[in-house]
Amino acid sequence: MDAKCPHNTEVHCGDCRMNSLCLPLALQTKEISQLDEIVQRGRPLQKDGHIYHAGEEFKSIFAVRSGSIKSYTVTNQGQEQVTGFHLPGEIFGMDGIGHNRYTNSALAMETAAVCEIPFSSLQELSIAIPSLQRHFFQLMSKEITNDQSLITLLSKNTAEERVATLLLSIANRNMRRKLSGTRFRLPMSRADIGNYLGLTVETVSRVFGRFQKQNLLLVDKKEIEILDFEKLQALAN
Amino acid sequence: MDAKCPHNTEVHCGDCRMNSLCLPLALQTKEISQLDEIVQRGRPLQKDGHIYHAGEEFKSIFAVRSGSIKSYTVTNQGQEQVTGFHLPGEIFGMDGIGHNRYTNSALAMETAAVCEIPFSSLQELSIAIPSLQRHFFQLMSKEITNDQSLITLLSKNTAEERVATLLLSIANRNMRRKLSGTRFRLPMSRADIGNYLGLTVETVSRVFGRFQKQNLLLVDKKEIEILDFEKLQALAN
DNA sequence: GACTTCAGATGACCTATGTCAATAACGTCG
DNA sequence: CGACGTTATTGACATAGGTCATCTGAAGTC
Repeated sequence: MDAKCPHNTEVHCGDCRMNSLCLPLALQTKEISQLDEIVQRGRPLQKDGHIYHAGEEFKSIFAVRSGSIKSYTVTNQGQEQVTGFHLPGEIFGMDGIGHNRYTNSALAMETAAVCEIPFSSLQELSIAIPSLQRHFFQLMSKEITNDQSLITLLSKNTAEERVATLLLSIANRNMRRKLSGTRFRLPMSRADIGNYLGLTVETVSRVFGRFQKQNLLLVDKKEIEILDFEKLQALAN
Repeated sequence: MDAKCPHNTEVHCGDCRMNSLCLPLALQTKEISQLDEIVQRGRPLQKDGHIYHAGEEFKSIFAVRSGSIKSYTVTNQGQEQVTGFHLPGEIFGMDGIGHNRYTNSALAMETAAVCEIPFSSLQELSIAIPSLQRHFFQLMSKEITNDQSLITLLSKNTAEERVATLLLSIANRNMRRKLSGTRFRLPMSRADIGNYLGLTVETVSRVFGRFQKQNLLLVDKKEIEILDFEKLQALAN
């Protein structure tokens, strides 16, 4: 199936490079193939292509296969609020479960591919495979903890601390994928960073400037090199 | 059992005044009694008594039966961050699932009683009762959406908007419990409000002052009377 | 290859909220 | 009942970050 999809080289969860990130560790080979059957693979996306819009009926959660995804809501005053950045191996869309509608919109920040996991099938499978149920409870709980750290960040930290924290978060998530934790390309714009961190573009820009002057960072547009990981961690605390 | 607990007048979930809030609507009588068997009722708490501390092994989630509970984390710089206020009928403790440890601490802001629901039993029961599984997925998802609205509030709104939003949230939650939405007692201190909303005590105090001067509110210490619900909603937007 | 557009950087200035300090009101404990 | 600690209020002042305006360079695009 999906012969027209150029990204579709890895056809099964069992073969996917990301499976150690998005699947429960305890899953048996047999169970993986059960999960495999309900996953709709591929779904290639162009930059700025939407996966779903806020308000749409909730049907599936998604795993990032390649590229990067941004989740955001729109306030009733019409302002955008970025609620998350999702990198390969990460799951998103769980905000939709509560009211059977997505509360966020999700779009590709660059060319990307996602796996779609129909939630009703996942629920049924969770009854057959208890460790899968457990895994999804854990996944959602981690999302809660994540959101709560962001709350703390916004409520207690300065602009510099916020930016440092985001950079380290991306660095760590890259390392989990066996990529460099010190040299990488930011998939999002300065505006998205500012929006996510509750700052203006100007402030983000200035913080990058200061970090460069202090030789913590080397910034070339979206390319980042972290020169002093330790000091950055101290800042992020 | 638990003869020493003076709050223990309602002995079963089926009889509990809060059950329409903390149980899934679709649950059959038979299923309610199954759930009933795993719930450990009562647990009376004094003001400032802890239900659990951050870092402790996660065993159970909790439902508020009476009184009110505050969840908070402590940053590695030692500052407290209030992450939620829980009123009767509400569930808390789900942050612990992700890493098998509570990431928040929870304490009673006044004399309170909670029901303890051992998570392992709940997981097993969820396999037997699919609508219960669904209910818990929904509950956790709603927690995510809630946290995300707080993120938006902190990231985009002024002090007045934040305070107005919190007041309306409490008013609405009181109404869900068939209590007055316009006259109520705040269970938390100004410091807790400020901490939760990313503001200082002084700012919270000033906002209350301004709201009184504008005849939106009547404030007497912790007693609140909302005089102009509409205008407050317009502010909270 | 000039023209437009957009993302990012930088400077000057402004303001909402934080900080610090003083005071008042209340509860509690000897 | 008086003394003390805690919580809330209020004022004067400081500042981090927002706002607005300008400038630069890269990426399309006709």
